[in-house]
Amino acid sequence: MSGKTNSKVKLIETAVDLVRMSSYTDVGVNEICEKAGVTKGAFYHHFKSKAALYAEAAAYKKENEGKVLQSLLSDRHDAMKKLNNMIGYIYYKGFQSTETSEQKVSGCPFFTAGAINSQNDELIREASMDYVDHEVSHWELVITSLAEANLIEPPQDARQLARMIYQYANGVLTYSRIFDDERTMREDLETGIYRFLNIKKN
Amino acid sequence: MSGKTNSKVKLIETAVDLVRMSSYTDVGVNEICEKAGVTKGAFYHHFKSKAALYAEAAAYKKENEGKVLQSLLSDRHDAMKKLNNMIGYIYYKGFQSTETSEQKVSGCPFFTAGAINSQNDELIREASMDYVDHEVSHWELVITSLAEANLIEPPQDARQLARMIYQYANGVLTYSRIFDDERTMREDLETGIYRFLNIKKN
DNA sequence: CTAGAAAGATAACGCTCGGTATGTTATCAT
DNA sequence: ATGATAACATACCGAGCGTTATCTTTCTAG
Repeated sequence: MSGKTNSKVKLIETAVDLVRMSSYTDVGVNEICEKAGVTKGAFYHHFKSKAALYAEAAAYKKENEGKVLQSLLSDRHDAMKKLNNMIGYIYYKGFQSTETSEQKVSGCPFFTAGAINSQNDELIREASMDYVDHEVSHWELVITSLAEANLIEPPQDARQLARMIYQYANGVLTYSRIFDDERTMREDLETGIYRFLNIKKN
Repeated sequence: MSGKTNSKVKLIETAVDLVRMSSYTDVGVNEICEKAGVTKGAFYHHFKSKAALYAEAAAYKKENEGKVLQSLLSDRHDAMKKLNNMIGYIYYKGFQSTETSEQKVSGCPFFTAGAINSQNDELIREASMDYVDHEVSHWELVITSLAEANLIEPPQDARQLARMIYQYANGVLTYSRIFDDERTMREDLETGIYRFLNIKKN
């Protein structure tokens, strides 16, 4: 609970925060080190490159967020609660205040950075794909729950539907980021997903 | 039809192509000039900065694509044809082969770059917002056409529905770019939009 | 034909970037 | 205690960035 926090973790979390608010290319190694209170020597001791940090960060966040989602989507909750937890979690992630910035709308750093850099760096692309796949799987779980509870028409292709909702959610985040509009984000996110699933709001 | 083509236009079109395939930050002024066959002196004669080029490019493309869309969405076509033209146009733009790159999935450069850079450069943010608004308006037109033809339930808020579909489409493009998967893009794009609008395919 | 401006070319500038080389300090098994 | 290794610190590098200054060419109005 003290300064004993591994500086590697500190670097990862700082980097993710910064990239979330800005972008992979616009956030430099120097900046990450400064904000993390760590020197460059330490950085390159832990990571062989900036891209390597990104890849490790994706895996790290996948793991961590996976635990949170596992609880949010556990069978303690009914299907409807799972859906709303998922939506709430996206909203929470997309409109998070961080240590390094005031509250602004921000997209998923791995989705965004993956798209930007996928043409250049295969390491980044793979890390992003892995992260994204994981997120889609969570949506798939929500969808099958809803279908089992007869709240939605049983989908022909649950994976595709999950993917489409994930795509939509990220589209909303990106849009809201451009317009810096948290209200649109909140409304469109929920309304759109409900519409996609064809559920009435209670 | 000869080399008389304004080099300003050449710069804009080259820049848009490059940014489409890569990203705003990753495409440099040098690269743009080289690929356009124009020197840096000419570049900075026409544009006071890279961001200014971007802004002019957004306005230029908005104008040009506006003309194309005006024809694709004219009342010569019935509502269903308008919808399919719109979807086809997105697909065409998102999977375009350019002079500077082999055929790959690419998102809308203004949507993408706007999100990336909106926190830094107000000029870019405004240009992106303007471009995006214009695109949403086209979707709004399609939606009202569909509603008038009784092909969809009359929406409470046509603008919101248009915005959501636009958000979805860009989410699909971004996703398909990461996975470099043209097939997913084509399928999810059409399937998702039809699902969103709640229309049966024919 | 000429003056002036628009258009283009060339070279350089200051700065920041990701990355490295080489140092010093802490940790820990033997 | 000691040797080895992990952890961190400092200083620096070459390359590329966006931008500017300065010069030459091309065009065009009068």
